[in-house]
Amino acid sequence: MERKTEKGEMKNDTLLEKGMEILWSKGYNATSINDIVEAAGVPKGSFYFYFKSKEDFTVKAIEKYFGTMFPPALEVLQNKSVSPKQRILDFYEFRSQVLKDELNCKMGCMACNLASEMAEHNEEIRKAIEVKTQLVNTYITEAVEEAQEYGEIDTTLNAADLVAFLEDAGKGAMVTMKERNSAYPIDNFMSMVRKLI
Amino acid sequence: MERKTEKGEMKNDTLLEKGMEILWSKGYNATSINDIVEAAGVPKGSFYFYFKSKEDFTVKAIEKYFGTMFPPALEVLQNKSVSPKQRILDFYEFRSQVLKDELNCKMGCMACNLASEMAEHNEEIRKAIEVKTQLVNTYITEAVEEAQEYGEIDTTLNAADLVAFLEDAGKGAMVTMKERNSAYPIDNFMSMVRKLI
DNA sequence: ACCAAAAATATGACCGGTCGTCTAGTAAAC
DNA sequence: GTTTACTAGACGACCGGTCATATTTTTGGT
Repeated sequence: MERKTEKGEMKNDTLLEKGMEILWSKGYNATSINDIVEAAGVPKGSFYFYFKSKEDFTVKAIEKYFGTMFPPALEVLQNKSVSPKQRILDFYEFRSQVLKDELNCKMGCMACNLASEMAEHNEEIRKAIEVKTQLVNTYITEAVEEAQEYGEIDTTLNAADLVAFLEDAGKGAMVTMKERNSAYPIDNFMSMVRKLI
Repeated sequence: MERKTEKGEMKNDTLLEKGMEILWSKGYNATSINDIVEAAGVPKGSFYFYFKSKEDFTVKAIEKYFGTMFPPALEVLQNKSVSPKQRILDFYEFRSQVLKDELNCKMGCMACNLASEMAEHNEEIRKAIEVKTQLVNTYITEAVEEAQEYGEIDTTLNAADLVAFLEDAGKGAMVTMKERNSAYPIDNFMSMVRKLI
């Protein structure tokens, strides 16, 4: 891919960007190659010049998703001018705001959507998601461990287990948000997180 | 449907039963009508005699899912020979065991899978799921309220909010179970529930 | 009880369309 | 001119759904 022209690089990026939005909204099986190329304004035949397959595209879209969506939240999580516990709360608040304000309580999390739909049917996609979410959990766990050292969070709770639980709760809240077509599950999640940690 | 023959009733049931398993495993868009009729051993044209459309089938499968999967758990939840808090714990334990032992940590929850995949794209399916999960949450909330009256559960926590949070956490744990191909998220959920209530 | 006709139930071939992928051909770069 | 990059449209498979026809069940008469 490093030998592509500048024009090709742009097409590749546009396909990924526009295609990722559709994949995020509709899921894997309801997203056709035609949907993607139409959204990107790229000829259909070109798709296979840039990506080996629909699966290859999806794996790359997952990488792009985490590369785009997570760094701003990570900045909040690693803002050392704030206490560790507050950083964690700010982190979840930040993500809640994105869900509510930027995504209008729709779409949820692309990785969760794809995991739910595809994890048992496509190993490459499952692995691509697992690698990234494990990494996210590691970052959050570090912050929780710091908060425990500061005495801000109960040390009888294993940090990694607590984070896994909270991340699962966040995932579930996003599914319910779609099911209820409501921000309540997200707000309820935030409210509970404040009470629990 | 009340005018069907006995043979027809059996075919209808077989389509629903076998089709529900496939829908549960593969999701809506990856399940074709042909998948369903093949699994049920019913001719394809007959499918449309029994169901108006793929969507109609899915709505009925959702009803069957809750009608089949929930009553046994509800029995556990409403077992008055046990204290309310213990009933709730037994209830979640029961559902965890089903996930791990009967479903081998696969498939998760059909309703969650479908909600994640379809809620934003098909209103009939979304509503069918919402009605049922609201009902489930109501039952659990009643048990939590009883436990609060017995002083078993902290009354500063709103029962419905607590239940919504726990149910979301369970949903997320099932997604992560599929993503990790592991029972850890389910076990972690149970462990956290015991600590939180 | 039996039978023919009517009504109800069931079905298989077909429909028009979409799907992911491929490749001969064209365009762009060097 | 040669090499590399890109693409239009064809391919075979599959999709949800239709409906004329086939089959089964019910009804009513004897």
